[in-house]
Amino acid sequence: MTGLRAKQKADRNRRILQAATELFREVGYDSARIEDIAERAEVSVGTFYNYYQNKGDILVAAVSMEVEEVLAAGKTIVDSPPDTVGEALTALIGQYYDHSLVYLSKEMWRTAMAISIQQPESPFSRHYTELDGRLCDQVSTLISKLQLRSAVMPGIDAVGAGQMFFNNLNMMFIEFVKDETMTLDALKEIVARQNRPLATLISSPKIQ
Amino acid sequence: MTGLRAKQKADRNRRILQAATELFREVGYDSARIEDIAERAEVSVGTFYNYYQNKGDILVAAVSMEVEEVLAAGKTIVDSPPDTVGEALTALIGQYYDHSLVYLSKEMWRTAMAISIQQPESPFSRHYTELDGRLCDQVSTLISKLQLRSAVMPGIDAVGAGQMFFNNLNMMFIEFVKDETMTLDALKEIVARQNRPLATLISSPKIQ
DNA sequence: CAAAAAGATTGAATGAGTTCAATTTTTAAG
DNA sequence: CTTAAAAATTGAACTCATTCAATCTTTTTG
Repeated sequence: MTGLRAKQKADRNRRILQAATELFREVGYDSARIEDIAERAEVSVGTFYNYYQNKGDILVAAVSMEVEEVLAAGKTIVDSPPDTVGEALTALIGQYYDHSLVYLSKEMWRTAMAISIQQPESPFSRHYTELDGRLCDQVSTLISKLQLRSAVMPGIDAVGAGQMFFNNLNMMFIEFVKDETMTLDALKEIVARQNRPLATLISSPKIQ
Repeated sequence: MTGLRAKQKADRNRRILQAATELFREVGYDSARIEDIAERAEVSVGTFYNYYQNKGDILVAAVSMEVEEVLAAGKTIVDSPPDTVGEALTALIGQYYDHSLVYLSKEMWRTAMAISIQQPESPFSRHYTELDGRLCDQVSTLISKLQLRSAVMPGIDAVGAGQMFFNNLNMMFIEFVKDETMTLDALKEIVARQNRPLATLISSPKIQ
């Protein structure tokens, strides 16, 4: 009556996700075999596939957890942002980027992004895409908020501008994970330069 | 002495690339087996791997040919662009987008992009990335040119702005190929809206 | 509590990409 | 022209991701 079955299910799901995340970190995505993940999680290979549609799904699940944290961290900045567009963007984007490598390697990001592009209809890819949309909304919300405070000129399409900032930071993050030699600081510097024209131009003169 | 070996090699390479491109278009990337590609190209499976490191490489090779064409088409617009930033961007981006589905399916794009992210060090992925860089340069060049003509205000970082336009159109193209229901027109409309704030603000007042 | 139904697990079998030692073909040397 | 060296080709064997029919466990019904 306690739902033994449901309990077992949740527990197995947790064990599989943890085993996979550990193995991906330890040996990399490609070298981690389903057989090994299943063994560490103390289930059979067949059971693994009962919980996740394929190998990629479980990686995207791990990445999704990470993005959830990034979203929560970003919320604190959007809730009480710095006064100027430049500072606010630097703070939010820095928050995103700094958080990105805490739990995941560049290789894990690359694989997750590749999967979300290649199999956009799989459940976890949908979830990943949805999280991306929420990140984008967060940036747009930041710009809209600054507009309400008169830090952004009236008449500007805050949502359109926000989407552009997001697409830019997202695209550059892809470049970042593609290049093993690129540092977080280099990434931030490039994005800051790219953002500057738009950030400056939409700012209200007195606040510039 | 005529280099029989070199000739045979070039011929086999051409046959393999053509066989693969045909098969990808006919049955899709996943359903095209290396065995089938090799058979159509009249070589063995082993020989296929002598010419391409893996299945993805040959798709990226096909896509790269396509991007070369897009670059050439874009050049005609950059060489003599429309007068305003808005019109010039619309023309160039329209050129890019319209060309994208002539030879390749959304599925082929998705797979190629996924590979170029996941295995950035493979020879053809490097090439694809380099082509992306040239597309980005093309957009930046367009903005710089308009600045020389005084259609863009002096003092604006034309390269930074150009990179932002490019990253935005590229990111939205990814969204486009991820969504089978999205049309080219819808894509263009969204990107136009996103570009508008920056495009308007960097334009010289008299030309707006 | 017994038995049937529903839900999960299992691991051997399948299939496709990839490798590599043996073989064949081309080129260079004598 | 012969022969050794270099370069390419070949396909059977290998590795994994994935599937599915048989089996086991939990829940529900009577």
